[in-house]
Amino acid sequence: MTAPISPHQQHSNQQLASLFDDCHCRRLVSNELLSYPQDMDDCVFYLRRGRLRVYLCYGDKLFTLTILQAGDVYSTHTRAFIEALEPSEVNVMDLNNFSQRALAHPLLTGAVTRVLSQTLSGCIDTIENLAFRDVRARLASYLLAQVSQPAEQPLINMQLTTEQTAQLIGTSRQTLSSLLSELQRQGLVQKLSRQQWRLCDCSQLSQMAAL
Amino acid sequence: MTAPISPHQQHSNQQLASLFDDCHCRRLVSNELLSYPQDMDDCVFYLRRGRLRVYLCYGDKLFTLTILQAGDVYSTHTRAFIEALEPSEVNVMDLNNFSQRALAHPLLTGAVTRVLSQTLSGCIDTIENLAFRDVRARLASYLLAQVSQPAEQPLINMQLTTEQTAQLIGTSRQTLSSLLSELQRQGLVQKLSRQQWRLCDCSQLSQMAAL
DNA sequence: GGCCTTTTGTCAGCGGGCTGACAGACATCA
DNA sequence: TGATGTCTGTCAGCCCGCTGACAAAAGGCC
Repeated sequence: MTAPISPHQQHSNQQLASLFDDCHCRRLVSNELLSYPQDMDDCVFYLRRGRLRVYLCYGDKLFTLTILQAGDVYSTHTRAFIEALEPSEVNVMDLNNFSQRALAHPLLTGAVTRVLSQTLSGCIDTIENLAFRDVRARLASYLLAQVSQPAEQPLINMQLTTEQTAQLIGTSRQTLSSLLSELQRQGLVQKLSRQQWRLCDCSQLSQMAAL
Repeated sequence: MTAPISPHQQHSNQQLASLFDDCHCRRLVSNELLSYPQDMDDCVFYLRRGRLRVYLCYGDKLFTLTILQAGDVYSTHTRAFIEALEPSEVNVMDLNNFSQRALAHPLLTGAVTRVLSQTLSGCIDTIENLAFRDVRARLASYLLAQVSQPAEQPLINMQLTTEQTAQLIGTSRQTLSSLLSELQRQGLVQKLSRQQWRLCDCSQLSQMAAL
């Protein structure tokens, strides 16, 4: 029932990845755009290395749909910007090209479908979050979703700045900052450094995330 | 740049529809559920007659993703409830079955992809609306999207109750109601009956929708 | 070490939108 | 025709979260 924000996509994408072996590998530096809404040639790509941020823009506001990790497959045909958060490498393939290849390998016909489904599922998570839950709940969700190794008091890596995190959970930098302070005062989390935080009371965080 | 709420899906779905000709036709009465989140068998279906509402639930809150019209093709594998707003008829096909048929007709391989893309696009519209725009802008958008025949002062059919409309644009019944009153006082819209409204100043409504 | 930029914490003020409550309008049916 | 249930309009009260402003802290770079 929990709907973690931007769950890292399950990658049973091993087979998919092989499809990209022989195609153009593009390198991106930090903050470089891979694609933008007006960009009309739809592509499917495989993120070989680095981290990409997929976001919507509206005036001077920005909302991040998801953060892609190495190993993820995604398509550019959503009405979003895709930007490198750090130096990255992607294998890009034109959508038509991709479809034809997939036809040749019938087992892979479902590949595009799978990517789309994952994306869709992520979007619905996002809608649930925005429509039903307040910032506090979304933050708790996010913190719990960052846990990579389960533990009594797990450590997490905050790889984004406060501003970027705010854009991901749909709030302002200030609100997020004061909320994090509050959580520290309550002893639910502990800041070890800018990047490293400890979650001191996961059960209470879960409860906070639940509603 | 406008992102109308729940745009009625373009149906170049004529070919698609023919795929469903020979399969089970299910009749639904008003308020009957076609599927719900726990329902595990994924289906693709064609709405032959009637109107369906696709919505998310969370506690006692409800958010409508889209309203399906006769002629639309959709799939149940989203984490949503699908309910008949009025007596309806759907042709339902198991997803595996559907995929196999699509394989046999290579031209239709993209059918599932297209449906998923449309759905995804609608979800992103919704996210934009929730993340960036206030209730006033969403309402203006919605009103403009209801116009079927362009005119200086077009008439629109509000086929939903205030409550249902509120759930569609993501607000409360009360807020929507008072907002509609305000628009009337400003002379932007005119209520002819519960169902029929006239949009008196589309350009100003567009402006209101823009930001 | 010192300078400059980016990031973070904090506060006051305000407003959008939710809630609960109630009355009026409308529909349906006996 | 009246009785009952549903839908709609409206108001007061409240709180979440946004904005703008400023200071403190942390990082880069020479």
